[in-house]
Formats: sequence, C-alpha cells, structure tokens
Amino acid sequence: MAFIEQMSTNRRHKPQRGSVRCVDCEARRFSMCGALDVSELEALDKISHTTSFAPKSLLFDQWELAGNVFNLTEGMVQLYKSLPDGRRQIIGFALVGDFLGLALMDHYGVTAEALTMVKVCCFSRLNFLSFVDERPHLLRRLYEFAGHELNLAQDQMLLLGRRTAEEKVATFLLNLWTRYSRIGAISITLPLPMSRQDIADHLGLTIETVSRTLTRLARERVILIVPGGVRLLEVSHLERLAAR
Amino acid sequence: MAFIEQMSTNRRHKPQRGSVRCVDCEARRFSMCGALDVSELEALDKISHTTSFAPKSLLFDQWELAGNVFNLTEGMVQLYKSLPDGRRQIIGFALVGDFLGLALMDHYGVTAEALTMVKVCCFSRLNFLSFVDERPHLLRRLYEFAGHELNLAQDQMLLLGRRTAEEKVATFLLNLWTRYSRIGAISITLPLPMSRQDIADHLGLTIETVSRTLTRLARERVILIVPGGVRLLEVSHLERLAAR
DNA sequence: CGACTGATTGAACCAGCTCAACTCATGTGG
DNA sequence: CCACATGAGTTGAGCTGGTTCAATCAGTCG
Repeated sequence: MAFIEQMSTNRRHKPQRGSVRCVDCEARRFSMCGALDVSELEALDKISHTTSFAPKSLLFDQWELAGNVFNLTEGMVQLYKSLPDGRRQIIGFALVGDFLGLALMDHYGVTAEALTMVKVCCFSRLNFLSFVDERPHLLRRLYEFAGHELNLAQDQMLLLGRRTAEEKVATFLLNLWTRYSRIGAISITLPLPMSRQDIADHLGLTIETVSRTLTRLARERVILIVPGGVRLLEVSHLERLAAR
Repeated sequence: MAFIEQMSTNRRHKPQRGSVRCVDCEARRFSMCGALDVSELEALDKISHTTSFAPKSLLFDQWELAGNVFNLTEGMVQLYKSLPDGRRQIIGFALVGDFLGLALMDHYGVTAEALTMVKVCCFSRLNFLSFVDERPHLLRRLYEFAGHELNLAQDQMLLLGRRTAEEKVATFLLNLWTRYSRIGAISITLPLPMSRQDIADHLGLTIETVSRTLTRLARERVILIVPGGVRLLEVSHLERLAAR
C-alpha cells in the first residue's frame, strides 16, 4: 500500500530548496493557484520555493508573526490552537492543495505541525500579498477558499457543540474520506496519519473515548482498524451514525 | 437606559424600503463599506436598499439559495446551523457593521434570525458580486473580514471543544463586551437580547447550566444580573475565569 | 531482549445533562 | 380588578456520557 507508506511516519528532516516548477505542480488542480494562467505561474515561481518538513516539525507557531505562507503539495499538516495550560483544539487537518496562512493576518493564530513528511510551496507573506494585489482574480479565488473554510469551521462548531462522541467520530471519518477522494487519493483504506490524541483534540473528546468508539465501530463491523488507518466497511451505516 | 430599550424585544414588523444614503450611514465605519470612497458609495446606493426585520423573524434560512446579502446597520442577529433533529449551534451574534452572507456562496449555510428590531442594508447577491468584481480593494477588504471571521470561528472551536462551562460563559460575556465597545456601544450594562437558550446553543451547554453559571457568578459578585442583560462588576476576575 | 511509545481496556467518578417543580413577569379576558 | 394562562428563567435532585486514573497490550527500535 504505497499510499499508506507515504503517509507513515518518517523522521528524517531534509529541508531543502526544491525546483519543482509551478507549471508541473500536481497540487495545482486542487489549490488556489488553479486560478492562474501559464505566465502567472511563471511569475509565481519567481517568488516561491519548495521546502519539506519532517513529521512532528512545526511549519509555524500560533504566536509567531506571519512571515511566510504555504501551499501544501504533499503530506498532511494539522492546525491547532493551544491554551496556556496545554489544552489544545485541532482546527483541522490540511491536505494536498490546502493553503496555510489563508487569513493573511499579521499573526498566524494557529500552529501548523507536519503529521507526515510534508512538501510545501513557500512564499514570503509580503511578496505573496503584492502578487495577489496585482491579480484580482486570484484574490477572488482566495476569498472563495476562505468562504469554504468558514463553512467548514461552522460545521465543526456544530459538531463540537452538539454532537455525541459516536456522531463525532463517524463524521470525522466520513469527512476525511470525502476530502481524500476529492484530491484523487481514493483508496480502500482511509489513512489516519494522526494519533488518537490528535483525533481527540480535533473532536473535543479524550483519547480513551476515541479509542473506545473506534473499537466499538470495529466490533460492529462498520469499520476495520488496520495499521495506519481504518477501512470503511459500511459507509451508509456510518452516515446514519453521523446523522446527516 | 436608551440603549437597553433599543435592544429590548419589539414585536412589530414593518419591513419597508428605506432611504438612508450610504454616505450618511453610521454603520460604515465598522463595516466592509468603510473601504469605499464617496463616488463608490453613491454607486453602492444604487444597488442597495434598507429594510427592517422584527425580532424573531428570519433574514434567511440555512438551506435557501443565497439571493441577497446584508449589511447590519442596527440591532442584533443570531446565525445558527440546525441538525434535522432540532439540535442547534449558534455560530455567532452579528452586531452593527457585520456583513451577513460573507461567504458569498450559493447557499447561505446558516440561518440568520433577528434578535431585536433589525435594520439592514440589502443587496442582491449577484449585483453585489459584480460590484465587488470591479473593485479589488473592496474584495481585499472582504477577504480581510473573512480572515477575521475565520479566526473568531477557530477561537470558538477551542471554546466548544476544550473549555469548561464557567470558562465558556465568562469568555462569552467578555467577547460580547469587547465587541460592543468596538462599535462604540460601551455601557455600564452589557445587553443580552438573546435568550438563555440561545446562549446555551452558542456555548454548547444546556439552558440550565447557563442559568446556574450566571447565578453563581452573580452570587460571587462578579456580575450583576439585570433585566435584559448583565453588569460586569469584576472584569479582571472574569478574565481569570476565562483563562486567557 | 528490554525500554519506550501509542493504543486499548477496565473501573470509578463527576461535570454537565435530564427531568421536574417552582418563580416571576406579562398578557388576556371576564 | 382579579383569575388564569403562558413563557422565560431559576432551582433542585438524580442520572449518565464521557472523563479520569490506572493497568495492560502491541508494536518498534536499539
């Protein structure tokens, strides 16, 4: 299962300036840069470079001044907010094509941590801002992305505030499955590169509740727990549990 | 307390096309239209009209096609998502200057319900879209607003997922207080035009827990419960409770 | 092999929920 | 003017879904 392998933990960290040209970039069709034409992509090349991050390394911290913005081209990143006492809420998991630093504000506001080996396209925020300011159609596209994110955030609020543990877990699995399939990573197995603790911090639960809920779903043959992920055996049953 | 009175429930509903000119609009300095110059405001006048909504009336429903977008110029509106079984999550409370329909997507995605008598500036979504497309600096401003909203949504996720009942209530009161003061509605009393149930549905709690928490805070002389709102007696104590 | 880390499982506990009674303010109509 | 209904808010008592604490299991790495 090459896909799982790619998703699995790999501790080596070799950040290095890369040379993938925007025109050849696979991630483009899922990304904000899909709005650009060939000449614009060449201009984008000039203000960007590719970098990679090892699993568990931080792309940026919530309190940092936002110096760079990133476009995720490979791997998975989790975004979270932390409270001073260590409690944490994972805002979301970023997949290929997702833009990190979308808000373009002076502070990041969230921490971005690589879950797998991650490749990104990196821009200085100021360069990117002036690039955008000269291209309203890109701004328009970014705005649409932001609107989409806002919707997802609101769905997550409904989930956190009003859904039961089982509904949370079922919804989480289905949402991730949908997102994978949108980026063409459809597979019999749903890779879960994040830990149980991460899932718990995303769903407003404890690690034990996540574990118990998953094993119950597995016992009822709705899912099958495999190393590095799960298989969705009964999607329609999951959808019923997710109450949507 | 004229302010409270304005906020209190008034059941009459007299929707009528108004004639307040954008140039004279009080809400402009808190709103997305603050980005526009005089000539643009005149153009905006041409594609907009003012309307009012009675308390408890809906500006729009989450499943509706987004035909209009609104700019709130007076009163308070609550935005929520509902589950088929009636469970509800209040995404936020919109104040003067807030833009409703920010995402500009085809469906609203949330329901907007007037809490007080509400006055809005109303645009057809398509007209507004083409107006925006000709004015990149307005798009830029909208994008910034969306980024800000996204941040607030993420804070709310942290609140819903990881904070205790007391922290939730304290945070809610402080946030609302801050927002009132930003729109110049600073007052000894914090008006709460929404019901306890609405607060509960915003914080992911039950009405009883909200009530108990408020009475406890009142018993400890941190707040004072008055008709139509509360007084914040010990802001610093509240801030400690909110853990920020 | 042992040490370590992440995940699972069990048992006791508790923050917040449910259910129910009661208060208080407002409205209605006889 | 009172009797009564209505609806929002409060309060109490008991319950429970999910947490906490602790033990165990299963890989993985050196």
